[in-house]
Amino acid sequence: MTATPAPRVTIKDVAARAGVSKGAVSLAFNHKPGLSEATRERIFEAARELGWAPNLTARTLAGSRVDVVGLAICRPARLLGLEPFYMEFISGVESVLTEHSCSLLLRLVRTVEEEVALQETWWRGRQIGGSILVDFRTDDPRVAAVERLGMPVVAVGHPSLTGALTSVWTEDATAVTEAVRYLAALGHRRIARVGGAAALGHSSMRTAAFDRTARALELAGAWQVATDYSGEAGARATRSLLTAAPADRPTAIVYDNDIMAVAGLSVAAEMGLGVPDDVSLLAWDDSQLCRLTHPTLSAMSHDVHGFGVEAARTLFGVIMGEGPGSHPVPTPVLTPRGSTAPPKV
Amino acid sequence: MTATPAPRVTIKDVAARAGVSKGAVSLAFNHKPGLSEATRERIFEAARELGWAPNLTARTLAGSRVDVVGLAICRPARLLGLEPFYMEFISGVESVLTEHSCSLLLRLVRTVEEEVALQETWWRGRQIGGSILVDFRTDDPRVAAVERLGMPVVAVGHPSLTGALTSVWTEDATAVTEAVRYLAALGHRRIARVGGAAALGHSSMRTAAFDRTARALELAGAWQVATDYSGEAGARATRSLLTAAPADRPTAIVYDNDIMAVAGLSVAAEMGLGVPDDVSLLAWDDSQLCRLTHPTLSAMSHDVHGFGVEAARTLFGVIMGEGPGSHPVPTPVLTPRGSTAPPKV
DNA sequence: AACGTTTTCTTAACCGGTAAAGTCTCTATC
DNA sequence: GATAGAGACTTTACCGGTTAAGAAAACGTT
Repeated sequence: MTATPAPRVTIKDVAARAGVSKGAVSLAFNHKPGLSEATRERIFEAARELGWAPNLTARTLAGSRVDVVGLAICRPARLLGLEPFYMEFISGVESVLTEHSCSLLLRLVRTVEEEVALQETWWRGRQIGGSILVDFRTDDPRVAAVERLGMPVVAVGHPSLTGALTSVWTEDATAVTEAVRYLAALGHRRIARVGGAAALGHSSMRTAAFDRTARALELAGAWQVATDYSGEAGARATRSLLTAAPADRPTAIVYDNDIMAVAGLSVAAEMGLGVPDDVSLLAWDDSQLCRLTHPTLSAMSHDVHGFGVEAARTLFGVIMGEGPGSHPVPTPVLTPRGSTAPPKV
Repeated sequence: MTATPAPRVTIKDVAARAGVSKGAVSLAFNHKPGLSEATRERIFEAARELGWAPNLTARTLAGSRVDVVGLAICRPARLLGLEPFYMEFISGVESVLTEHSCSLLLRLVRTVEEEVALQETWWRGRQIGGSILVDFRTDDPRVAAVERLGMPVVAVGHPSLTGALTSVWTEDATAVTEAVRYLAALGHRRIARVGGAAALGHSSMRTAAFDRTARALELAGAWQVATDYSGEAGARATRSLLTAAPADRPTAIVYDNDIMAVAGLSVAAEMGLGVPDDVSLLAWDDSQLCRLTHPTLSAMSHDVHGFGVEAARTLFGVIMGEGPGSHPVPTPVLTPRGSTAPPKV
């Protein structure tokens, strides 16, 4: 990619027009002391006339601030578009960045290793002032890499996964337990969970919590399926869970996001099973989608937008030099709607 | 935001370690001729040992390529998270950028004017090599601004809105006409459209096309409602359309995106109206969502991911110096599913 | 009037690269 | 044996800002 020729106006032109030196223009534009009001005004006037604004690249190189933060997401591009979670999370991040006139550098990567390399390039190249790291896995290589680089980041994930990095996280295990307890309290004894990719740390934590709770409650049946979070995978998982004989199949299913829950809903309908009469469904994340289906979806609800806001705020804190910290955001809360009820039996 | 102190290794260190000059290192890393294989190898070795990678900021300033493209979206952050369209579009863009080791600089803005200022800052500051412009309105100020700057962009919008800019677009008017004709062919005489914001160019083009087609077909009733694309707005619009007496209300509704169609579906259910028996619904964009509802949603279907791919490819073309051009992508095609049928009457 | 302070502005070095022009060595040619 | 040309580097001048150090003018003091 080459730059196209364009008559760029630089600080020198402004200086010439205002009849001062480059340095003076720099002082004016950084609101630093050492200039009279008159010259200051003259400089701004000249800049306005020429339509000049400081070149951020040069400014960055010269060693001042960087007004970009990075976000690399390690999922296939196609799946990403379907996940309401990320877009909502990003919109929360953006709303904070915008306040700081800061932009988001976004990149999809294929592997964690690729992400490590990318973050290093970004940081070394002063492309970013810090990064938001997501989708932690157990023994995530980013923890060590980032510490080695001394790069400011916020880790979106449970502290047990993010090492000494400042983290923003939700208490997933508690939420899973609450979800299962709720279904059990309704009378369900055979409960399934359609989860995310096993490699993801938060997914495996949910898996463990589900197991623990199922044992503690002495459920008669407990299934877990790993998926890629897509609607298709959710549909497939639901179909295979529900094809068992009525006495052997789950009477309640918990999903790890809401797109899979919506898919599960239509699979139930297609199989002639009533929701919540024959099977109860419980979604996760609770985007607007859950209120748009029929029946409406009960869900473990949390404020994903607010999650993004908190992540961005925390990152700014780290960049400003705050020490490492742990920032839990509210645990998803159960929001019962039309898709959960006691089993008919 | 200030940079944290970190011992950065620069080209000078590598040069010293390899026992050559800065220039030689630069030649090696840009794969330019003029170095023996031996030195080249020695330089890479030194770089590897020191963990050095070229500083992109410096490289950019020195006047070579810029491996970032910009995308500013002018919608409230909260609404954005709910729109499957953008995330899917972005994922298409990303998939092309990734091939070129290029990142996306994303920013939400409040107004077009703010976007003009931002694009100018980005471009002047060499932050980006080009931009993808979306959400064109009539007499969009970006057209003139971008031409003045001589900045490479691809305009996602109908050529009638994007002036002389290279554009990537879908023939919305044709699609609207097809949608209405299809419903009319099914026997519907009272048809409504729940559209997007009136200020958006493509929305007003759809409005005009709907009007024209309604008149041409001499429909007995034709309504249009402008919304902000949110599910809530779609629900509200649907509710108000369907509260009229059975003989006066629409028997078919076309939506401008699929989230509103899903919302419409649940409003119909809540009002005790059968879909498609009492009212037919037709969605737009056709994300996975349309196949997950019950009944499944008929939709004007297009490949949004592919749309993003084409936009990114075209932008690379412009950056490489291709002249202005117009790149239509396939017109959305009607995909009948379970939500449309002849009116019961 | 001489002198120390401020205030205001200029100079010049630097950030970390790129690239055009220059230097030096080695080989081929007549 | 002088000359030219190619190959392998080095030098040096930017890119467009920031910033520490320096200089000139304005001011208050004694």
